Amino acid sequence: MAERDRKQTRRVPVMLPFPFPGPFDYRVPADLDPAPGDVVVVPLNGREQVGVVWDAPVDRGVPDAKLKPLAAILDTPPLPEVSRRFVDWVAAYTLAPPGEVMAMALRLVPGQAHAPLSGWLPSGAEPERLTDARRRVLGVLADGRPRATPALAREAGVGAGVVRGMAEAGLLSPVPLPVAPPFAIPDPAHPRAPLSAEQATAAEALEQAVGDRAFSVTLLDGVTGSGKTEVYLEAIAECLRLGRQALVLLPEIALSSQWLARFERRFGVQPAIWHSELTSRTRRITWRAVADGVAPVVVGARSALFLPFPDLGLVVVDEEHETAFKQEDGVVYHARDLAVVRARLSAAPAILVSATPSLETVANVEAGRYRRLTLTARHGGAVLPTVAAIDLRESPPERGRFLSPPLIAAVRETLGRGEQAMLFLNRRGYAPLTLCRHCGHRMQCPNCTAWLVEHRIRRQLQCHHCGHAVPIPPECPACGAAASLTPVGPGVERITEEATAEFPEARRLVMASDTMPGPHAAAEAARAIEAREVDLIIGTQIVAKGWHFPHLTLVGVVDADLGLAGGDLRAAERTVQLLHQVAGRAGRAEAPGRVLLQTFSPEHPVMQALVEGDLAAFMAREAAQRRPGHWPPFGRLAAVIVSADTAEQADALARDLGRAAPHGEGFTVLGPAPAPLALLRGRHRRRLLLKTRRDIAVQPILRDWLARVPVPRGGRVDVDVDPVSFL
DNA sequence: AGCACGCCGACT
DNA sequence: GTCGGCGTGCTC
Repeated sequence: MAERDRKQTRRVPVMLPFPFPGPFDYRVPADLDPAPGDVVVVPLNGREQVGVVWDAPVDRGVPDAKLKPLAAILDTPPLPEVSRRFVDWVAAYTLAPPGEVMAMALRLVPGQAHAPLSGWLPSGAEPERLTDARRRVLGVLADGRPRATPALAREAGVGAGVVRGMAEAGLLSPVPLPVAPPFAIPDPAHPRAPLSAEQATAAEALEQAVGDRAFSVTLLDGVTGSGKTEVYLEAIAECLRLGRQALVLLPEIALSSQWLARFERRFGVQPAIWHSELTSRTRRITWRAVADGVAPVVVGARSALFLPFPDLGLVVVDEEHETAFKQEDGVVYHARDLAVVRARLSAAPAILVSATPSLETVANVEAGRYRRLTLTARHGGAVLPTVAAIDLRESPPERGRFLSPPLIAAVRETLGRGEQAMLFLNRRGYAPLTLCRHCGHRMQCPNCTAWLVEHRIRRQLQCHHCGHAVPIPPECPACGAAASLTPVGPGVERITEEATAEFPEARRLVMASDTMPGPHAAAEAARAIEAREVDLIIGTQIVAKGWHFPHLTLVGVVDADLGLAGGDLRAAERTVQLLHQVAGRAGRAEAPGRVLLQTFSPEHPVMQALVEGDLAAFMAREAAQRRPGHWPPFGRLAAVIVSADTAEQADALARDLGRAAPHGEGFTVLGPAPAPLALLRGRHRRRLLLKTRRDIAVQPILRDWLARVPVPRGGRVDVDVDPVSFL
């Protein structure tokens, strides 16, 4: 008997949204027939949890007696096979627990998201007596179309209580309700503006890639303002004609109002949108629509990669060089790289789009792994802006000021012509450092290795790493001197103050993440600029993001050297990309644009590349520097970040890791060293770096290494495969 | 991730 | 004598 029971025990692996090393097994009761991908409810440690049926069990070891029964299969679209393979891949690559990765695919939908969206149909049960209200309800349902409770009650002219009562009496049975897509279907045949010959050729190549229904990666590379978006929209059109789904990743969906307008111009309607600030209802509907295949196009932030597309036919990563694609907390991943993986799993093309492609992508092109399509001309005959450096040693600003005389003159001249000007400084707040003139004390964050940034408008000193904020003290906290605290260096607020003094008549707009909270503020700012309600734009890096401001003809970079400090592997590359993108906002229509870079080192290769507009040469030089040492993309990196409550604990754990560091051919371990942010959010941090040749995977080495080092309570070891930040 | 079990302080 | 601090161990 017992033996027969054991033979008959059917078990399924269930992936739970927790950091376990793998799925747990459950017993399948006779009345349930789960299939891989099904969203299920299972008992776990005395509670019910939602999980996903994973694939065939590989390794046993859990005795039947320990198995608990599957409680229910939810009426939710299953997590498709490709999504499960994607979760497995991401977990293996990032060394994150697979359950945590799956949680991103599932918990994208918070709350009771997996409760059925259900409606009612007559159960067929014969009531003994039918009240008038109940008769009307059945009358409404006579057309065979199910309705949700509120709609049904409204149409029948009864209260919701009547419907509920009928359900309880067994007169109605619940049926899953098809969700009306909250987005209309984009029309690939919608009339569109003609493409240039160059655009048309590129579009044709991309359409071909989509039509091949095979994995490929194409870099769509073209100067700022060349109309790359319009080109890849044609690839989306082809994808729509094939009936497959398309995903477009943007670095910051909150700033995408102009992108959405371009999409709507091409297809007549807006696409489905996915980002972290959607309401839970919209998320739930969108998640289902994607899973049901009725959302043909989704545009979203990096987390949209984990949506359950059953038939993805195209993935586009716009502004592929953007570091915003790197997710730094929780599961650490790079959305651009995962987009390529996601495309491969669906046998679909990926298109990486940028005017300033990352060295990673360029190297992949040169190695023949990716194709490249290049647009060389600005759209509509606009010309690229001229770029010149202002040598701050020769033309310094007045004492205590940050705008040099040549830049001020250029802005004045531009405004005088009735054109728009922009001042760019990638630093929020008023001043990055506050110093006591009396004793030299510097205002520092108590939780982080960082200065407090003055935000004069809010009368606060803020830490940009942990959110710590204090009112600006009236006297120095160290020596007690009154009115001795002095702001050092500029932020956009200070530049705004200076610009107000210089150009009092100009209508100013500050664009920074803290002055434009949310998509509406950004969309309104873009509208005001396009409508010429603004003369002078002062902004942080968000002004660099793909905006089309046709009346903007002058861009002034207040501190072009800013990103170069620190000796980060990618500092120069990132600076070139950011400044070139900012420069690209100028002169996008008839009037030519002009860009001025304030710098102390005009001879620096970064400034030279920008002035000469020769990014390719710069990237070649950058590649030549990284290749011999096997630095990315010519080798692989993984950062091992140690953190602990005290410096001693952090040092001890880092030392243990250092001593246990693996040795072998083709890889080295660097460190341990204090992290540049040695203290972050009150945690003490140390770093080690594993560097391997490109043909050696970091994961097995890391797995073996970390398994040999016990982590004491209070200590933590985080892994960042392919780090982009070295803080 | 929860949540229970488990040994050491200030209270009705 | 109890209520409760959160340290560590387990969950198929």
